[in-house]
Parts: sequence; C-alpha cells; structure tokens
Amino acid sequence: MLKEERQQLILEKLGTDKKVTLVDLGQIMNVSYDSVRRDIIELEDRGLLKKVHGGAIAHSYLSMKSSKGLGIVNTEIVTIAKKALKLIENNKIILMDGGTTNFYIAEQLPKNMEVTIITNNPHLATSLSEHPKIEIIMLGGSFYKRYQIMIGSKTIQDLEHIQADLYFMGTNSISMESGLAIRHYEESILKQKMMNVSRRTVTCVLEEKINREENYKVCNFSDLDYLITSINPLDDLLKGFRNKEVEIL
Amino acid sequence: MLKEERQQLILEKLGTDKKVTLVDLGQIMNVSYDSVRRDIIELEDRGLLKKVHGGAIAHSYLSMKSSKGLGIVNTEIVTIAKKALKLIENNKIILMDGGTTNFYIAEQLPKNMEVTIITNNPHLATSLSEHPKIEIIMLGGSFYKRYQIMIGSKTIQDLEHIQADLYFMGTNSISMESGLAIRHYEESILKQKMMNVSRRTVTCVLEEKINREENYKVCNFSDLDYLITSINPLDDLLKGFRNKEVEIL
DNA sequence: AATTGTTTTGCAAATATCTGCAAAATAATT
DNA sequence: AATTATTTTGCAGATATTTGCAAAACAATT
Repeated sequence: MLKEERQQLILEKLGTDKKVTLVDLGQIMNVSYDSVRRDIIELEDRGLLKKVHGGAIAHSYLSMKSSKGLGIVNTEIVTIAKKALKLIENNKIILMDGGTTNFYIAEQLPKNMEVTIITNNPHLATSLSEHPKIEIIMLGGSFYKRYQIMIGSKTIQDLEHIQADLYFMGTNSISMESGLAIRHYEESILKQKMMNVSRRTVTCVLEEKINREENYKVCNFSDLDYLITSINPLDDLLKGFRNKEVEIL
Repeated sequence: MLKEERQQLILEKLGTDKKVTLVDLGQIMNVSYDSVRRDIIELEDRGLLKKVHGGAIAHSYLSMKSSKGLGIVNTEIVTIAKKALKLIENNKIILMDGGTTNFYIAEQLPKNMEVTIITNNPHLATSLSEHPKIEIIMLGGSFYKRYQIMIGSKTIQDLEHIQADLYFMGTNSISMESGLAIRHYEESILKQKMMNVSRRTVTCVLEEKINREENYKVCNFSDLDYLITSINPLDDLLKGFRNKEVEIL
C-alpha cells in the first residue's frame, strides 16, 4: 500500500468519523504503527488534521462545527493559512479585518503564540478566546450584518491612534490594472485606513478572485507588501503580478 | 475513546445542559471517574469551564453560543426576559452589557422591532444579526476573555458621545446596604459610565444574587430606575427593596 | 458525630511516542 | 543492467503519557 493511498484513506476516514486511532488504521491498512504515525505527522504538517495522543481528529473547521455562520471550508484555505502563519511573529501587533480566510488563519494560530490581534470582526475576536496568550482588541462601530463586521466612522476613529505591524486585508478581487477592489463603499474606505495605520499589508486571495473586478477600489496592487495565494508563486497564473515591490508567497 | 473526544463531548453537554456531573459523564463515556476528573481539570486550565464539587458548570460564554439551539434555558431567565421586553419600545436606544441574562433578552426581541442596541458583548452583537431591523453598535476595547466583553479605557471613551434611553445592567449582587456590586474592578467603572450616559437604568437579577455581596460597588440601589426579578414584586423576599424611587417589576 | 459522597495523591500497568538504525523499496544516474 | 542515491518502512530501546485503582484527606449532609 502506497503512502499516498494510506494518507488518502486516513483523510477519508477522518471525514466521516471525525477521528481515527493509530491502532485502527494500522490494522485496516496492515502496516506498522510507525508508518501510520508518520503519515499522521505529515498530514498535520500540511494542516489537514490535528494529531492527538492515540490518533488524530478532524480540524475543528473542517467539520461543520466551528463554521460559525461562515461557509464551508475549502482546502485552498488550508494552504493559504499555512503560508500566512509564517508572517506572524511573536509580540507583533496584527490587524485583521473580515472574511473567511482571516477567520481561519486566526483559528490556526499556535495556542502558545503571544501576539495582539486587532479586528473589526467579532466572530474572530470571540473565537480567539481559546488562545490564552493572545491579546484581542476589538474595533467599535456599527455592526454591518451582511458581512458581520464593524464599520463606519467610529471604526475608523478607533484606528486613529493605532500602529500595527501587519495588516491582513481580505479582498474580493485583485487584478493588475484595477488593483484590489471590493463591493462595499464604506468598507473600502475602512480598508484604506487600515493600510495607513499598518507598517505592512498582506492579502490572501482565493484563486477565483484573481483577475476579477469589483466596484470600489481599495489600493493598487503595488501598494501591497505580500500576496498570498494557494498557488505556487512561480505559476503562470501569477505571471502578471510578479513585481519587485510585492513579495508573492 | 480519545481524550479529545471526551473533552469535546463534555463541552457540548455543558453547552446544552449548563452543568455536568462526574458520575453522568463517567457512565455516558464509559471511562473511570478519574479520567473525567482529569479532563475537567484540563478544560478548566484552558478556561473553558468552571470546576465545581461533583462536576462542572458552563462558563457564561459557552451558554451564549448555544442558547438559541435546543439548549435548556433557565426558567427564571425566561420570566425575567418577558418582563424586560415590556420596557423596550420602538425607536429607542438601548445599552446592554455582558451577562447571560442580557444575551437572552436580546435574543427574545421581536423580529420586527426597530431599536438600536449598543453593547460591549460581541456574542450579543452577532446573535442580533438575525433581527433585520435592529441597528447594532458595538463598543470597542480590549476583549476580556473571561467575561467575553470589551472593556478598558477605549470602551469608556466610546461611550463619551452616546446618550442611551435605557441601560440593561448585568450584576452579580444586589443588596440594600451595599447596593450593586460586581467582581471586577475595571468593569465596575465601565458600568458606572454606562449609567451616566443612559437616561434610565434597569437591572435583571436572578434570585441567587439577591442580598449577596461582591467586591466592587457600582451604585446604590436607589440609583436604579427599575429592578427586574423572576419573583412577584410583592413577595417578601423583596420587602427590603420597596422604594418609591425604584420600580420593581 | 457519623455517614456518605467527592477530591487528592501516589502508584503501577498499559499504551503511545520518540529516537536512531538498518533493511527494503523506489528513483535517478551511469 | 548495474550502480548509486533517496525515500520509505519496521524495529528496538528509552521516554513520556494516559489510565484506573486504592488509601487518605476533605466536604457536605444527616
């Protein structure tokens, strides 16, 4: 039985049962426990499951459980989150706005990490309460139900005296000509403000959002510091975006 | 059964039942009481529940996550909420702080009601997104995980230019001599500020909190405008509180 | 004060993990 | 085809974790 086969099987079983044990897997696949163990370690490194004593369990967000009103998860996000986490260092101040991707990145932060997260997304804030060492600052404002974020002049005012190290900006579209743009005017202004108060800005985009256009422009592509996608940075899809100013991860 | 499975099950059961006992859990999961006990200790260390003699009780925010489901709700709270809703009129500005009772009251607001809710409780804010006509203003600040509310000087500053019609104050203790008091200093200051910016203040107290004492005083009993309990206003338990200035419901 | 039930502690058995190592399988190169 | 390099696999011994048990301490209740 090939390694790939085994790992596939582990993920499938995990999908239906939400958990697997070392012993079960070893017997079903008829390989040594060590092999299974190593498979699980690899899958964990790829962010596809959580290893525990005696086996593995499905990631909270892979099971519908912690979806918290945000849609079903895409494995693309797993890849993106993995890359995003590399940018987050201890003792930094991180600004994160709304969007599913940011929510999952936040959930994936190591439990022992010591950072400050500033956000206008209350779901993100409350979900982080399970990370004991993370300090959470919530921006006030009017709650915009459709996107489930705080918005408006109060939110902008709250940013006035803040200086963040890194801003994770969610976006709906990115293209070389029109830059980054979203669908909501007030939010586009807020994102601009967030860029202003952050030393660096990174955006994580799903493949479908590349080369799309939306109504309200936030900034030019070259105003970014990092671009994260699930795609290999050298892939042709990103050819147009290669640029000395923006690092593609 | 993996340790993580057990712990997840404990939290789920806590979410719906608000309390669990060692004996129940041991039998349901078919493990020794010692294991259950150790699980509970671990979960308490992570701040996810409160260990008590014989079992554990839910942290308030766990119940906030699931009260809308089939969870068993304290009947006392239902009675209180009914009375509380009578005070809420269309087109008013309502200030609500943390606590399970306020959360439940907010959830019970009629779907077509047009009010503005200002809160420092993100769970309350997000749960109200199902009420299309309610405008929600969230106060910013530092997120205090234990009580799941925003707190600190930023929160107070956000209140500066607000004038609310009615303030639903959560409290931990009420007595004739010591007035209203809670366990957390910073929060007590915040509640004072909230009273200041509100025309009227109402507090909803569970029976167990009457004639109890806590460390940080918020105000005198007579500073209130309304007191809501689950008890009949004419009951002897409330005798000491009868007062021309405060209306008991 | 006595009873009953719960918690704490230390302990030992069972299980799981980690490490380095060598054999086997696979891929790459000559 | 043969050789060499690389990866994968299983194993053994040392460590670490988890689990259930029993005695003693503690709490709550009668």
